[in-house]
Amino acid sequence: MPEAPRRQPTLDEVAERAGVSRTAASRVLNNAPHVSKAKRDAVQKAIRELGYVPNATARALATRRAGAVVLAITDDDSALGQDTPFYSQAIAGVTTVLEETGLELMLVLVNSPRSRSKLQDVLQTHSAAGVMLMGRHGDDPLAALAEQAGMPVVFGGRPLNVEPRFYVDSDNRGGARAATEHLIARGRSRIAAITGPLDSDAGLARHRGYLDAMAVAGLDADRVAHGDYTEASGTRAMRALLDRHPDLDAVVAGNDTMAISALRTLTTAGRRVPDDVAVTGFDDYLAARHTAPPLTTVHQSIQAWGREMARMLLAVIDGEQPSPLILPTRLIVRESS
Amino acid sequence: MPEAPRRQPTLDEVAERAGVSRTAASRVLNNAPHVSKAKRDAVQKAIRELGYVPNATARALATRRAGAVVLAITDDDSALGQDTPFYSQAIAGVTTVLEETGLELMLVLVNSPRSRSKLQDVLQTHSAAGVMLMGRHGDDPLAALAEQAGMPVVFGGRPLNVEPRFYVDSDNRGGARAATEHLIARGRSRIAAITGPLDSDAGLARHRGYLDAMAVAGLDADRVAHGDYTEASGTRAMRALLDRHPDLDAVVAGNDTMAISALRTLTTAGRRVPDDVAVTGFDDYLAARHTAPPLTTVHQSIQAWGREMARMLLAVIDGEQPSPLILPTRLIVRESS
DNA sequence: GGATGAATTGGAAGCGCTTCCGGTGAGAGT
DNA sequence: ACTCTCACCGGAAGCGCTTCCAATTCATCC
Repeated sequence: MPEAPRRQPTLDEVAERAGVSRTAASRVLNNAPHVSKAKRDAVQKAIRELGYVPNATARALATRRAGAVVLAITDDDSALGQDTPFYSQAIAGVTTVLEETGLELMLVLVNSPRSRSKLQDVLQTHSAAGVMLMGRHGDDPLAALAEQAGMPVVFGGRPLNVEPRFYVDSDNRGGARAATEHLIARGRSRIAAITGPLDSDAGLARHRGYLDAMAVAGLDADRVAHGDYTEASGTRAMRALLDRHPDLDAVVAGNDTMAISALRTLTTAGRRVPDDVAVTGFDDYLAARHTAPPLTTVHQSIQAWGREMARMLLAVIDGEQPSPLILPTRLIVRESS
Repeated sequence: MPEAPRRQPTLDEVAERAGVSRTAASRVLNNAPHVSKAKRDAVQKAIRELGYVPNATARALATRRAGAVVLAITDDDSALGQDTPFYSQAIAGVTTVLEETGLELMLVLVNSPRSRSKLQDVLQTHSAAGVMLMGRHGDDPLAALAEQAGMPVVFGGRPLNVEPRFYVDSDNRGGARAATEHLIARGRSRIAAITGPLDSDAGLARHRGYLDAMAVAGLDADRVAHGDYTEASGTRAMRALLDRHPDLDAVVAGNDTMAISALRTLTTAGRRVPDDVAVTGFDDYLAARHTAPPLTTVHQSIQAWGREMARMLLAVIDGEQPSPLILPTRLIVRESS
C-alpha cells in the first residue's frame, strides 16, 4: 500500500478501476452468480490494490439487514459490576461463535429506564439481526415484549412470565438435586437450604432440585431461608437458619457467594465444616476453590452458555426452529461436604 | 398505539402526516434551528402518534458519522473467559457513561487473527466513532496502528511500543510500592517478589514499585521469580523462591491469583502465613477476601477504569485533548501480612 | 444458419436520512 | 413605498451500497 488515500475507496472506485459496472463489483463482493471469471478477477485485484473495505453502514441500509446482534444483560443493579465472572464468561462464549460470522456484537446492559427503552427500540425497529437476552429476568415485561417482537430472540435462562420459544439454560434443578443427594449419601439428614431469589426461574429451579432430593429420601425440607445471591443475604440467611434450626447438619446454598458467607457464618458460630455442618454452593466460581475448606459446588460452564446462545441465535436468524437447550451441570466435590 | 403498522414509519411519513417537508421534520429530529414553533409541534405530534424511531443506519450513512464506539479487549488467550471479573467490571463502567450518550457499544475480543483484522478494519475505515483499547497489549503492533489511525482512540493501560496520547491507567507502581512498604513497616526484610509478565507495562510497573520500596529501605531486591498471572505460574514461582531463598519472610505477588496460589504453596510447605511469611496480592478480587488467611492486597476500581476510559473517549471524539489519567490504588490490609 | 434459451451486463431506482442552497415572506430601516 | 435583512422553508442531491430489470452476448441445437 503506497500512501493511503485520505478517504476510503468506495465500490464505485473499485468498479471503475476494474473496468466494470458497480453492479458487477457488488456481485463479486457478495459472491453472487452472473459474473464472468475475468471480471471477477479484475474486481478482486482492484479491491486488493485499493485496500477496499465495504462500508457496513451502507450495506445495512441497502439490504435492510442489520450487521449486528445485541447481547442484552438485564439485571436490576448491574451485577456485571459485581465481582462475579458470570457475564464476562458468557460474553467470551458468544464472541467465539460470532467471530466466524460477519456479525458484530453490541452489548446493552439493561439496568436503567434509559437502557430499557433503548432495548425496546431495538426490538421494535428490528435494528439488529437478533437479540440474546440474558440475566435475571423474573417477570420482566421485556421478556414478553421480546418474545413477540417478531425478530430473532433467544433467551439465556428462562423468564417466568412467558415460555420463550428459544432458550438456553443450565440444568439448575438437576444440579441442586445432585448436590442435595450427595449430602444425603454422605449421611446428612437435617439439610437446610438457602435459596436464591424465588422470583427467577433459576432460583426456583435450584430450590426445586433440593426439594426433589429431600422428598425422594423422605426427609423434611422445611429448613429454608431465602437470599438474593449476595454475600450479605447469605450471612443473614445462615444466621436465621442457625437460629431456627440449630440442629441442621448441612446447608445447600443457591450460589457460591451465599455458600461462602454461610461457611464463614458457621465457622464464626463455632460449627466445624464439614464435621458439624456440610455446605454446598452453586456456580463453581474461582473463589469456591480457595475457601477454607474448599467448597463443594455445582459447576456450570457459562462460556458454553454463551456459545450455545449465539449458535441458537444464528440458527433462528437462518429461519430454523432449534429446540431449547438445557446444559448439564456437574457436581464438584471438595472438602466442605 | 393502535395496531402496529407492519413496517416502521419513515421520516417521510412523519413529514407528510405533520404537513411539513422532510427537511423540516429532520430539523426537528436533530433540534436544529429554522423551524417555527408550530411546525415543530406538529412534527413532534406526528412522531408520537406514529411511534416513529429514526433509523440509525440511515442516519449514520447520511452523516458519515458512526453511532457506535468499540471496546476492544486484547488478550492472547481470552482472559475474558478466565475466572476474573476484570473485563466485566470495565464493561459495566463503560456502559454507565455511554448510556447518557446515544452511542452504542460494540465489543470486540481480540484473540484471533480474525478478530485482529476486524479491529484493523474498524481502525482503517473509521467505521466507529471511537475505539477503546484495553487488555494486555505489550508490544502488540495493534497499539501502534491504533495510535496513528487518525481516529479517536483511548487506551486502557499503556502499551510498551508506543506512548499513547490518551490513556487511563492504574497507579500500578504506587500500589506495589505501597504494599512493599507496608511489609517493610511490619518488620519484614527478606521480601521476595513474584512478578507478572514483564512484557507488559502493568507487570513492569508493579515490579518497579517493589524495587522502589526495597531500594529506599536499603533492602536486597534479588529474591524474584516470574509468573504470568495464572495460578499455575504462581505455584511454580513460589516453589522456586522457596527453593532458592528459603529465608524469605514475605512475598509480594503481581496479582491476587498468583498470591493465592503462593499462599497455598507456602502453607503446604509448612510455612505459616503471616507468622513465617507475609503475602500480598494485587487487584483485590473477591477471592482475596476468602482465602485463609484473607489476603492483603492492592485495590483498584476497574469499574472506574471503564468509566474514565469512556469519558476520555467522548472528550476525544469532541475534539478535546484530555490528559492521561492515572487512577489511584489503595492498599487493603488483611490477615496475610 | 437462424432461432432458443441461458448466462452476463449495467442502468437506474431505491434504502432512510442529512444538508446544501436558492427561494419565500415578513418585519425593519429610510 | 421600497429596499434590506433574516428567519423559515422545502427541493434536490447525495451518503455507499444492493438489486430489479431490461438489454446484450454467447453457446447451443435443430
